[in-house]
Amino acid sequence: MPELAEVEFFRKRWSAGHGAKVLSVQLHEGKKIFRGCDTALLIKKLTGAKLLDSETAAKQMLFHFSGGGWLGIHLGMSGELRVEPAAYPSAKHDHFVLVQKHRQLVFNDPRMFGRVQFASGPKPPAWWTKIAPAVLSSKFTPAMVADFLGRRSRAPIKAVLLMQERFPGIGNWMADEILWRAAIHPKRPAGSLTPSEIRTLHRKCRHVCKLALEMIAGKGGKLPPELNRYIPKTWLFRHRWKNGGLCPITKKPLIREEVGGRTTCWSPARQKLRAR
DNA sequence: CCAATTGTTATTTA
DNA sequence: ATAAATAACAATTG
Repeated sequence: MPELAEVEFFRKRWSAGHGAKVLSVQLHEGKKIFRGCDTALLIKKLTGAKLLDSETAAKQMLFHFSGGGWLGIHLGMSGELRVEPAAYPSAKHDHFVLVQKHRQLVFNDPRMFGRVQFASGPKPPAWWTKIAPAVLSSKFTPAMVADFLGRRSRAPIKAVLLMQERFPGIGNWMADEILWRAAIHPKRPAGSLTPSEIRTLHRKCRHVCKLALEMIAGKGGKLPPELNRYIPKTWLFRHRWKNGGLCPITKKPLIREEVGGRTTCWSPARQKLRAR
C-alpha cells in the first residue's frame, strides 16, 4: 500500500516518540518481516535506548537511537505504523512494538511483505545509504532518466517507473498518475520515448512526488480509505479503481489492464500508444 | 470457491 | 550473459 508520501506520513506518526526512551521491545520472533534481521541484537541495543530522530528515503524509514542503533522499516504491501497508548494490548499482526513510557510504537503488517532491519554503529548502515537519490533531489536529472530509459528500452515505461533503483518511492498508483499527467501510454517501450516526452516525464515525476508529500505527508489524520479526503478529484487517483471511472481531463472512460505485472489504469483518449 | 490487493525478489524465459 | 516476464511470498476482503 504505502508509497513515498504515505511512508513519510507513517514516519511522522512514530516521530511522536522522538526524545523518549524505549522501555522494552516486543516482537514476533520468526515472522517473515524479520528475515535477515538480528533480532537479539536489536532487542539488546534498543532496550533502554532513546529514539533520537528519523528520516525516510524511497519507501523506507530509518529510526536513529542513542548508542548507535539504526532501525530500518519497509512497510511492504500491507504494513502500517501506529501510535497507541501505553496500556494498549497488542492486536493481531502487531508484529513489532517499541514500548515507551507514554506510548507504544506499533508496526502492524498482515501480509508481512514488509521488513525490519537493524544495524549498530556510529554511522547509518550501507543498506540505507545505498538507496538511490530521491526524485526530488538535484541528482534526479532528465539526463539520468534518459540514460536509464535507454538501458531498459524494451520494457514498458510503466514497469520502468516502478524500478526503485532509479525511481525510489514511486509505486503503482504514483506511476499511473505520472504517466497520465505526462500523456504517455503505459505500454510504450521505455526506449521509444522522445526527448521531449522524457523531459515531461521527469517533470511530472517531481511534480507528483512534491504534491503527494504536501497533501498526504503533511496531514495528521488516518490513511488508506481516508486518503481520498486529501487528494482532489482532479487527480487520476480518485477515479482509478472505480468501474466506469472517467478521466478528469478528457471526461472519457478509463481503462484498467495489467501492464508490467501490475494493474494499471490509464486514459486512452489522452495516452496514445504512438508518440505524438 | 474465485479474484483482488498502493511491493519486492527469486526463478524462468527470451 | 542480459533483460524482461512470471511466479512466489501471506493474509484478508469482496
